[in-house]
Amino acid sequence: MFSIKNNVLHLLLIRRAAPPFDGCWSLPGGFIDIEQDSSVEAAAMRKLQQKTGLQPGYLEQLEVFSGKGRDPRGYSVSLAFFALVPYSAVSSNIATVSQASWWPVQDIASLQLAFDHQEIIQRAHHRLKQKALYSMLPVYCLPPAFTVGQLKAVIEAIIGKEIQRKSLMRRIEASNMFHLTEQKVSSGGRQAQLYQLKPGVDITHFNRNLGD
Amino acid sequence: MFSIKNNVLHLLLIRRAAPPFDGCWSLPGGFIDIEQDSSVEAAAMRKLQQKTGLQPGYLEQLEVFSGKGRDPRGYSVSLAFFALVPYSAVSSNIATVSQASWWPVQDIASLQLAFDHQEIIQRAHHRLKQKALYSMLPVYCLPPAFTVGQLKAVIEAIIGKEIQRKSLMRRIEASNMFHLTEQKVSSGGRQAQLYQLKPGVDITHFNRNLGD
DNA sequence: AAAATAGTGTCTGTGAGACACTATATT
DNA sequence: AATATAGTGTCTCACAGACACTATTTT
Repeated sequence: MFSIKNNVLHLLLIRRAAPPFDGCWSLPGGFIDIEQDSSVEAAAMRKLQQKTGLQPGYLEQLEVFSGKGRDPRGYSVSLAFFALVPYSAVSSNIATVSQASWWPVQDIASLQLAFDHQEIIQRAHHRLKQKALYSMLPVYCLPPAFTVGQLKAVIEAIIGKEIQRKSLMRRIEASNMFHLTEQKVSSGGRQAQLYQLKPGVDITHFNRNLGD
Repeated sequence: MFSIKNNVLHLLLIRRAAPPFDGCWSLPGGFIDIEQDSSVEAAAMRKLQQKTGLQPGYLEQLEVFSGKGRDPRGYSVSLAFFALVPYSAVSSNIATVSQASWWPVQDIASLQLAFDHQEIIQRAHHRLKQKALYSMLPVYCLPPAFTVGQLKAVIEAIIGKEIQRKSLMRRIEASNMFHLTEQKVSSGGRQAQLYQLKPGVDITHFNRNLGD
């Protein structure tokens, strides 16, 4: 589960409370319960709710990781997901769940994580980067109403590179995904227009990438 | 498993020989055997070899399909793959496997397929189309040495739209993935230059799509 | 010679990057 | 007034589309 905190891309890790890898940081996860999970997505949502106390606005299958080398207990098959959530939705909920915390994605590489979670995170980050280049997916890291400046900051945090405000405005216009609200918001200078997602729209995919 | 036959995109289906869906056409598949499959990819390759007699040059995880509605026997979790293979590699092998045959992708929608394979195929086709727009992936549908005309035909078959030969030549040049062979080949007009993949190169991804 | 396919030259169109410029807020 | 952030105008650049043109082969 990714989010943006202080204009830095963060990932939610939880500390394991049982062997194997007791005490290590790891991705939130668990097993499918065929009684209550109507699909693997439902299982992922249930586990996230249970382990982190929150439901992401976006959830997508990443990839299956499998084999006998990844869990000391033996052969395993795990389906990894990646999720996006606005950090504003987080603050209260997360406090109630002990041993869960947000880490800057850049700092994770030097941690000792459980299983092959280091590799899973790399893959997830890579996919998120790609999608940020050609789609509006990063809006799911923002609250329902947001400014162009916020969206720009989120995209830059994800792709690790500056983009032109102008390019982003062109895309916002062309995508037709958003409408202006009457509100404006202050941030130390001229007030910024608040946008929000039109209800029921799909995430636009562009046919060129940003940041060539 | 996709391939190109007579400049038309085809998919390999096999006829089921046991319930459920006895006699229906279906995707080749099977169960993981943790004794012999070191990973889910290995399992996919083994099942393809066993059910169709051939090994694709490209194999990629598509998506997990899950739930209790998709198999009358109860809850199931299936990982679908998509694969590309040159049709030239096929002709001999496939004859040895009864009840496997290539279908034009366009004709499949009207068939009665087993399980949710109709939906899986739609998703696979969609992903293949997208990748054909921004990458050189379609080369895996061609033999080791091929002409620009052949590659153009493959891409057009996949995306269902004509592209400019000029655009493709620009990409071939820019990708630096191929080298010319000394051979040329006849096809009813001026002889065409044969290209082949440089050994060990990665599939280039472009930052614009074809067919805007 | 005619037809077919291969390949090039070059113009247009689209949208990203760059960046100066205007607009409006806070201090 | 100075500064900070929001937003626009407009030029350049890269690359896809279009399409006429040349090149080389078969019939």
